[in-house]
Amino acid sequence: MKVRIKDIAERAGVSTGTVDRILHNRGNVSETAREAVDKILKEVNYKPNIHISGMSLKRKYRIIITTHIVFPGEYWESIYQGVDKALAEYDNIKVDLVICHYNQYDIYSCRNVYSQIATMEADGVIIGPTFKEETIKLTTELEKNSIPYIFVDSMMQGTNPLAYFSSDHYTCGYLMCKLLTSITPENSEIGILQAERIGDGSANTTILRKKGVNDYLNEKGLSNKLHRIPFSVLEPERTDLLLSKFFHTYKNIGGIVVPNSRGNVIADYFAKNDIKNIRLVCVDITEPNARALKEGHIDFLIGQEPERQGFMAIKTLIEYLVYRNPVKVDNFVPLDILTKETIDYYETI
Amino acid sequence: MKVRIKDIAERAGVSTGTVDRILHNRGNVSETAREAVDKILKEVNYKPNIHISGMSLKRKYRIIITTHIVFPGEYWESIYQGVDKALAEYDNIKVDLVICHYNQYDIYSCRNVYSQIATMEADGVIIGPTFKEETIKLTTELEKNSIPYIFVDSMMQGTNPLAYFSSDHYTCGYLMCKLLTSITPENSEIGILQAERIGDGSANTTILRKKGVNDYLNEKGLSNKLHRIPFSVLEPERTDLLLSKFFHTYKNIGGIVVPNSRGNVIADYFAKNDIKNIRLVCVDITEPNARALKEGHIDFLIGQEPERQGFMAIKTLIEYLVYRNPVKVDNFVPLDILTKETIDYYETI
DNA sequence: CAGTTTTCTGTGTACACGCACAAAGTTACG
DNA sequence: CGTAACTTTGTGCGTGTACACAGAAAACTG
Repeated sequence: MKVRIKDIAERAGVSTGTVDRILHNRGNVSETAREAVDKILKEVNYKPNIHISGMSLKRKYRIIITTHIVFPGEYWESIYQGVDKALAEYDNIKVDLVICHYNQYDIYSCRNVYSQIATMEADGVIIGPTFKEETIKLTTELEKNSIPYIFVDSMMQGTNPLAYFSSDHYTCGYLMCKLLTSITPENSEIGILQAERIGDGSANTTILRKKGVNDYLNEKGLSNKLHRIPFSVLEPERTDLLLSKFFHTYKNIGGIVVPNSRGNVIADYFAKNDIKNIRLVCVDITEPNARALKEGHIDFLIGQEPERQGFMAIKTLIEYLVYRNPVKVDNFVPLDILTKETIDYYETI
Repeated sequence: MKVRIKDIAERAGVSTGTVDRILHNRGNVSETAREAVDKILKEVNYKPNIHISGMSLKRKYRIIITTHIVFPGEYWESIYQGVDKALAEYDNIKVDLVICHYNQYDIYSCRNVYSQIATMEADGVIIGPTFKEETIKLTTELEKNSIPYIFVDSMMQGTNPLAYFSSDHYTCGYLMCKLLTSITPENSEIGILQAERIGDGSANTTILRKKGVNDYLNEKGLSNKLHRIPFSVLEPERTDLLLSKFFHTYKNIGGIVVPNSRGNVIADYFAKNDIKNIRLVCVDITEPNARALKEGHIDFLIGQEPERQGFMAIKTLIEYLVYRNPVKVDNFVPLDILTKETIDYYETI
């Protein structure tokens, strides 16, 4: 049987108004009444009917989400799709979503946006972090105003978020290396695509994945040689040149692992030059990556369910703000292993 | 802006009562009124607030779910978990869930249960099919009474379900074979665990997976020899004997594919006899399979999201019955590829 | 200091929210 | 007058919230 506020009020010998005031602690309640109601509340484990409560809720919640700029088909777009999905699910609750993009290649843009956020009145903030120091500065500011914040994509050490939703990037790299070595001949040389570093100690995720790759080789006592493939994000026209140079230098490459979302760069090169004997393992289901997987240029593609990350971030924040539900801080999202055969059936949430 | 019944009534120049009667087609509506309202409805794409409508809904829905008997930790248990999850999500709608188990090894038990179901009054039926003829007989009976039914786990040809939720078993087999051959030395012999057939042309899923395995080998022009490993579900004490016999007969087995959920049988044998040089690819995240994967005896485990199947079955049925939402008939659930590294982060829905 | 007014705390109540449904009242038309 | 085709009105669902109102304590009176 569903227990209502009315039932609790009856059993405690008070009115529904009093119970409501206790539930939402807005004061004006005597000690005796509070005790009586608390006792019943513990007994019955009351859960409000969230759909109806939303209906009569007048309060508006402002949630800020800040990530770097997002282009269509990119990994980050899915995070926003998850956000939208969650908001649609809670369409009874009035939330005012403020989106603040910064340029991930421009630390000043990030500082700018973050300092603006710090001055805004918000009920909660969702952060897709890039720059370490800037993020820590923002979060300390938020903590000062006791505004809860949640990380997506990756957790930033030295902060105290309400929760974070990210994949285990270290294990991701470890796994990619395992997959690659299991489908390449023993001792074949391995290429690893790494963009030139931009800004400060950013690209946290890539570093962790790289470490996973190395650790796998060491742990298993494998002696495959690892060669870094240089690549410039800002000057894509140089890509072809850099790649040809690489493949001319190293003739015995058996497989390539790409610890960032730009695996399609390699796949495109393979397609153009009709290279078929090099295995390729990549991460992130961007539109070009998915296409390359289907066309057979990528062998394994690792997905990290960005949609679920966005979805859970909003969901957690709302559950916390509106219903004061307890929250689990550490949340690792699944690492999905996709192949040509399975990607068509793949859709998150 | 949320559009309400009241808004529609205003714009159509009728009362809310009329709109209501049209929405729930309970007659007593003139052609002119119907047209006017239908026009507005199309314009605004009206969606009732399902939570609130559920609240004031007085009707009760009876949903029958019939599968074979389920043991804890088994694949099928998850289907029921998904069912529960969906019912919890629609807790405003009064549904009376009737669970009818039959014994999958006893065709008479199935006939018995099915004929009972055919006589019950129900608003919808969810079927986890085993026996072909019996299932077709049941579904024709249901169609006679125009009771919608949904398949989970696998679709049965020759029926007209409202929808089905299943994985693509053929592709599953195809994929398993691809994975296995990609991690075993070229031309190594392959074992395939197949239980002795019980009942009639059952185990539809296994047959399809087997076909996928064969087709992969043929398509890729691979010449790996395939050996059937016999195995009796009903007499597990014979397993050890059968397996020793098999591995003594065939000394060059490089990998094994298990197209049914009993992969743990092989894994246990490997563990007991300290066999490490044979790769193993299995399907279904049962408790013992998951354990074997973590312990390293299974290399790849394919999951078919049973929880989502149960969840979607209930969700679809409710959306169809209560809100008359259009329904997609063919629904393939993702094929999840799991390894030791990823299973800990894996959870469906 | 008794008597009156003001303030302050609790407390209960009424209503709104959007929908389904039912009963009773109102047209228009044959 | 009867009936089809409405409209009007009201109720219930569970919750949040404004508001009125109680009773008591505090602050003023003469």
